Amino acid sequence: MSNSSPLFDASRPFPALQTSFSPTLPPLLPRAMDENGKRRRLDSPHGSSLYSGDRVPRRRATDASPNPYLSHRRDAHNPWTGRPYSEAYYDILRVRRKLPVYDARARLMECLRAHNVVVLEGQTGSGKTTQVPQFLAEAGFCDGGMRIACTQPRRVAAMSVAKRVAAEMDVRLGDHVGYSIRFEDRTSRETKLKYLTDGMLLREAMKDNLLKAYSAIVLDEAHERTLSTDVLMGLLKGVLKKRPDLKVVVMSATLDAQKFQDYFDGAPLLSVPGRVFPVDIIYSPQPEDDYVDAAIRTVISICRNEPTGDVLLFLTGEEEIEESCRKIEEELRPFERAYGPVVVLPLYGSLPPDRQQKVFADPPPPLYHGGPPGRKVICATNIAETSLTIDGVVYVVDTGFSKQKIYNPRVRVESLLVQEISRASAKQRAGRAGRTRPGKCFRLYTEESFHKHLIETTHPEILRSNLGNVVLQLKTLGIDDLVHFDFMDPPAPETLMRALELLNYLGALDDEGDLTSFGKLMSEFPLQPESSAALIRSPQFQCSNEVLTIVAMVSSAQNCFVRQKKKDKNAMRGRPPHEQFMDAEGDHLTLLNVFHAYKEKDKERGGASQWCWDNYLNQRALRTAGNVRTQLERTMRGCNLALVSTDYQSIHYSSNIRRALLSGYFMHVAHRNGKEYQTVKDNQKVKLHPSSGMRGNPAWVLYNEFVFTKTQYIRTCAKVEGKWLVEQAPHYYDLSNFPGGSAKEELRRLYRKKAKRSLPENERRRGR
DNA sequence: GAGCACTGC
Repeated sequence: MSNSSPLFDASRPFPALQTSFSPTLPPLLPRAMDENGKRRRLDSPHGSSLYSGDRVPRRRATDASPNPYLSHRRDAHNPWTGRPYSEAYYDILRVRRKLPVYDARARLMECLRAHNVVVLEGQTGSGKTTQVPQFLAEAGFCDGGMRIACTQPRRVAAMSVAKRVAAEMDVRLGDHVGYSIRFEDRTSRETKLKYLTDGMLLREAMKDNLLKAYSAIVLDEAHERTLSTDVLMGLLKGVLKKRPDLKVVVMSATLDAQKFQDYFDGAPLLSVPGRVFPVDIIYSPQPEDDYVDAAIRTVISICRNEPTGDVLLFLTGEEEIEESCRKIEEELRPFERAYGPVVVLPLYGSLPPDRQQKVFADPPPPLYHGGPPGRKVICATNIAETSLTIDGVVYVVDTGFSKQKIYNPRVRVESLLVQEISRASAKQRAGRAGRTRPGKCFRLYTEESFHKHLIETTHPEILRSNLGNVVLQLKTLGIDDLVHFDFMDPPAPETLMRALELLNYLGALDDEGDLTSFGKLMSEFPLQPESSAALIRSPQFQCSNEVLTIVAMVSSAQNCFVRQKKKDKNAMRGRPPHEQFMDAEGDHLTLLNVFHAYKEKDKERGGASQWCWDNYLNQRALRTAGNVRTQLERTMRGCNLALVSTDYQSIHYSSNIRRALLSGYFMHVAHRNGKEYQTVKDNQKVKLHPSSGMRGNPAWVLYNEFVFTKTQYIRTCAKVEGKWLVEQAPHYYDLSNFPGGSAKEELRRLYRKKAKRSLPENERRRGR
């Protein structure tokens, strides 16, 4: 995997921002208040620390600072490596010293001396992500073989920041500074400062419940409130009670800092100035009927009336974005000579990386000498709100909507719905206009609705998700009492009940709610609980190799099938390119066929690129599935689970696989009632997704996913036999606890049949 | 016949 990132170029200095210190600091805390344990941590046995003993400076660190980690002297040696500093080190050091966060260093250490948790607020660009972990390292937190962790919600960030910090410390990436993300561990025994994704630290906590490897943990981007960050925060609160030596820095954008302080029992707050340039906010005078239409009009008006500068438009999804791009381009083309050339670019997650990269290119030059300069118009999803930062944007158009995940515990369905954004989100979007110079943000809603209608902050993910995996993780972490677990925002009791119920049916928790050995095994796998259960049981059905591939394919988010465009369809004369892979008995088997075919081609010289292209397959998705499969296979071996296959020629090949899948997915089954399908127990009316290649309208189908759009669909389906249900999951298909309907009648019949079969031969005869 | 905000292990 490449280390380069559009977000980050290690060869370029960070932009120098405001250098003045924020006046909003709390009064200085009494120094050396606490003599136990914490002192030891701050004192370096080598006396190398700037903050050791009584030499804690009250003034700002200056060039005369004795800190060997920050020496400006040309003859100085790098205390990490013992080697002389490189030229580049001094160049970077000059830039570092101008970062706003640099001035907060002494204050941060003062706070950490008296408190175990400190909240630090400052926007991206203040330098907190790169500097704060270094401050801790310089203060001696790495002594005695201890490490410092800094979490990030995203992999690219963990990677690129580690790369930058290694350059700043003048060490090789992977030596003293490293990162750890899924599929890639760039750390060594020497690593003192470790950047990792929040999910990765959670994984580590499952092995090392008290996180004993770390002396300090920095939670970055805590305001994003990812599932993993929320779980980590709750976990750390507990760990702190048992480890008074542990220090935690919670870093957040300048939103909600109070909430973090309250949650961590009045932790002190440090503020670092952030915002670079002012952004003018312009509201719509009246509510807009059609926000896409209004957005297109606004963009066109900016291009015709406003001075040069790139435009960023926030929409909700691929379809809207492609439509808007087309319309904006059409409308502006006739005016290019008058207003300058415009490049209109889409930006959303499922776009291939090379097309995403285009938003970072320079805007087009004037059409003719002395003509008006060109600009970029970027139509983006929420990806541009957090994940990708595009410099040069001066105008932001905010429709006020985004797609958000919602979980309905009553029907156990997660769905994506277009929703109004929060005020925090609107502020974040507006901020994207002020990164290089003063900007403007056009909000396509009224000022009144901004203040009265929008909620303060987006509901954290933990309130909008199915918590099956979270509960399994917490149980593995040794948390028995989930109801009283200290969540920053406690999920609905019903959501927790659903998760406990799911894990109980799967066999991960016993009836007392305690983790079983099967559940312990399940938690080893980075999969949905249903997939983990199916995978662990698959050796019993002689098909773990196959189920391994299927769960890898299903869990690697991206759809490997590329949709054909209309004109391609005409050229193909009707034969859909994916038909060759289709299995009439189940889409899971289709996925297996695709993967096998891909692997065959991948072995050949020249790889599978052309073949994927010709067959409308997404090579990146298949490669990811391959990586996931490798990781899962390693875990299987580590757990002593057999890797076995049924002969492809055997009549049991397909049924074994489908039975194995059912052993984890028995709660995802629909029954045919006349022409339509109904999910079992919940009795939701669903249709087979049109992409399904399954044929013959079987009475019972297992499905991977319930998709709720205009209609309710079940996607990735496989035929199962009714008798398997009563054989494999009688605890779930228990008629005394089953809502009425056609499925129940059918099950009753199957149970009677099963009972008869199990009677000895002579009794059965007598019974007749 | 129809769809995919965004992450992460």
